[in-house]
Amino acid sequence: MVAKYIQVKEAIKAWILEGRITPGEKIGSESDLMGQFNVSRHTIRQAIGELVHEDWLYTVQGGGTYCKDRRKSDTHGTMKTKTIGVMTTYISDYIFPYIIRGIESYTTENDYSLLLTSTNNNVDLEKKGLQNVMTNNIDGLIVEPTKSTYHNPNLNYYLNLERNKIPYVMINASYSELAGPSITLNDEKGGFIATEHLIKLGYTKVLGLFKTDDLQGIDRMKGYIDAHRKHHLLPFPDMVISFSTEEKGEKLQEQVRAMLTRKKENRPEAIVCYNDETALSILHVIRKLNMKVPEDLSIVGFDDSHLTEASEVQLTSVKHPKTELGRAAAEVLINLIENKNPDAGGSIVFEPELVIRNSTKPASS
Amino acid sequence: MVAKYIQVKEAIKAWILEGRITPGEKIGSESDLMGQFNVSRHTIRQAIGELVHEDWLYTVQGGGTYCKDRRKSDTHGTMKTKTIGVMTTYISDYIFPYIIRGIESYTTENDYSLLLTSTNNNVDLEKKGLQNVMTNNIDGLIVEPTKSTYHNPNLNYYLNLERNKIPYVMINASYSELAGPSITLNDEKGGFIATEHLIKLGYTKVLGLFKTDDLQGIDRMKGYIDAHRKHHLLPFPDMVISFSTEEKGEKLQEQVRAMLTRKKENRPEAIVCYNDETALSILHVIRKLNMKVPEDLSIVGFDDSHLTEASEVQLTSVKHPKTELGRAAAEVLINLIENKNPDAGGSIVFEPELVIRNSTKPASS
DNA sequence: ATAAATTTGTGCGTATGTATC
DNA sequence: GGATACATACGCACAAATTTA
Repeated sequence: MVAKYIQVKEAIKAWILEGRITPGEKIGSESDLMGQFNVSRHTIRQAIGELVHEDWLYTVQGGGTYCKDRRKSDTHGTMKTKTIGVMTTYISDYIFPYIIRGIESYTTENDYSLLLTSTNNNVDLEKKGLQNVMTNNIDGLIVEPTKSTYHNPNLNYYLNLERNKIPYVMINASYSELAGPSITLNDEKGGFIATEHLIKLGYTKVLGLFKTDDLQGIDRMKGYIDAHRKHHLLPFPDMVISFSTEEKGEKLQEQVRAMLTRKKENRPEAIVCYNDETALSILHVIRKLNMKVPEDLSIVGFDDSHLTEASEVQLTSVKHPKTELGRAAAEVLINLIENKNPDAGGSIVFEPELVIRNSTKPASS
Repeated sequence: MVAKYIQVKEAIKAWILEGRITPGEKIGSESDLMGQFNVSRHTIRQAIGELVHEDWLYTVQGGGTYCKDRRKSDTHGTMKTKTIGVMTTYISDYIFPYIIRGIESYTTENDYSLLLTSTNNNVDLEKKGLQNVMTNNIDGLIVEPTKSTYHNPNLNYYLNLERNKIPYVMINASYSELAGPSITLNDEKGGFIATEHLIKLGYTKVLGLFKTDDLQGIDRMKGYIDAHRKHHLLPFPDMVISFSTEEKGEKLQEQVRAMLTRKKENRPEAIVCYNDETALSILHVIRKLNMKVPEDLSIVGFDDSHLTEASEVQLTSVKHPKTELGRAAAEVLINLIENKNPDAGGSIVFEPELVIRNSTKPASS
């Protein structure tokens, strides 16, 4: 004698296998089924309960019971680990603790834990990190693209995430080849308002320093050029220096030192920096040359990090939403994981603001 | 309102994680559990049913319900996951990014990744975090004890880690009941040098503010008292305020405000703070009272965090090895995991240093 | 070795809460 | 707001397997 709930279970499973019920279609309500099989509600629930566990059905309270598309769910990898991976260029430096705080605030509220790895903006380390998070059975991934300007040799890993139905979101930048949502700052506008601020203060020779192996730097540079165009200025020759992560130290400092020791008519009067870290590094050069900020030179940073206040002169900087951005990324990702709002998976672009401190002053005409 | 069967389920899961029930051992019968939890049989069965599905238990009709050995059933069994858990009170605040940076630097060099959770210095969240890391099959755990002054209700979880041969190290403080190695700062000496600095500057009425739900605070307070004793001073009455994590905000500020508005002969001339965060909070009070640091009041912080430079007046503070400490903890733990140096598993105590900035000056006698 | 007691499995009835439509 | 549908929870009865006296 086979148990009644087993009979019910097999019958419903048969409906699905025969195609009488297709994925997404609603099966009858519990009371319907009670009538059809002439059993109690308890028995129906027991059958449905097991079918839900075995991934044939899913239920929506108040809604109904539906047939699940089993092809979508990998038979082995379906168990939720309640862990999301976070792979950023850095973890504990600069603005990253703030971004991670934002991620953390939302994930802990929702009982997820974080698996952290960093890439140091190096694609080999990114590969290692991707292998790591993928073997660790995570539910989703928040990733800051590494060297986003160039072709990424790890694209296959991301495509494999898609094949395995592991959702991911990108922050700060995105690989154009990938379809996942991204949570970013409008860097082009940021570069624009930083540059326009200096132009409006009366400067015409504005030096731009941009790290161009990340899209952020490319976009900020675009904004820098746009601001010049809008105000009918052409950037002076040599007035844009682009550098890579590997060159951001002494090499950049040397180039800037060379420009600042030119004779006055060729010397920059103001500098737009890729970020606050760059600005601080340049402030060291300026100090060694016995020049003063903002008296001899106005300078604008980017990201509004804690560095703006760590230096002697407080940096005018473009605000980066850091914590807010991290939280938004976590929110979008968890929505994707739990499939609550299918349309909540869109990209978000934050708008930048300029925070004026005392590293900039009007040009002394 | 959490469903009863969920509560029962979590309680039974906790038994297993705490080691109160070991693999193969029988749990109480359904009627036993009905009595223990004071719920109906249906509810017990619902809880057990899910735990069976999730592979925590198995049942034998007529026999009973038993705890399953999850290691064997897991395909990755005893295989190293190359993941270590990190459970600190906070993740992205204050000095923790620096500690985590240190941990991270060593772990990534050795191809480990980090599973992060935070406890907010709350034992319930600590329990959740412990359950989390234990179900995630980690190779080892770095933990900052929560509320280390008090008896810890989660001791069983740590003991179960030992039973399962999962090594762990404690940082910043340690539970005296546990045998694992700890990587700490000599907080007593730190409190001593901070206080002695003020005494040597000529102050006799030195207020001490210490958070005493963590051992760090207790030890720092000990150092504060020792410094007085060594210089044949008695701490003035009321000159030590101890507070808990929950009281660190307005309540503490109110108490200090009351002391600072006393008449001059009873008013403190200098303050030793539990940490820089406390110092900053007190600086707000001082500013509102229109008093000046260090002219009217000298103040010493603790941890030498970035906050020392964020405030208007740069804080004299006791140096905390942050990054170095994190790295050392990771090193000890990985040594334990890989069993390279059986004798490398010892505790480490870092010695503090005083960093003198301009929040302290000699007493104007 | 057998019967009784215990323990899990199946099944029904009922009531109330809560989300969806 | 009301109807519908799933979620939680209590109670009872009997069956089947195991343990124990």
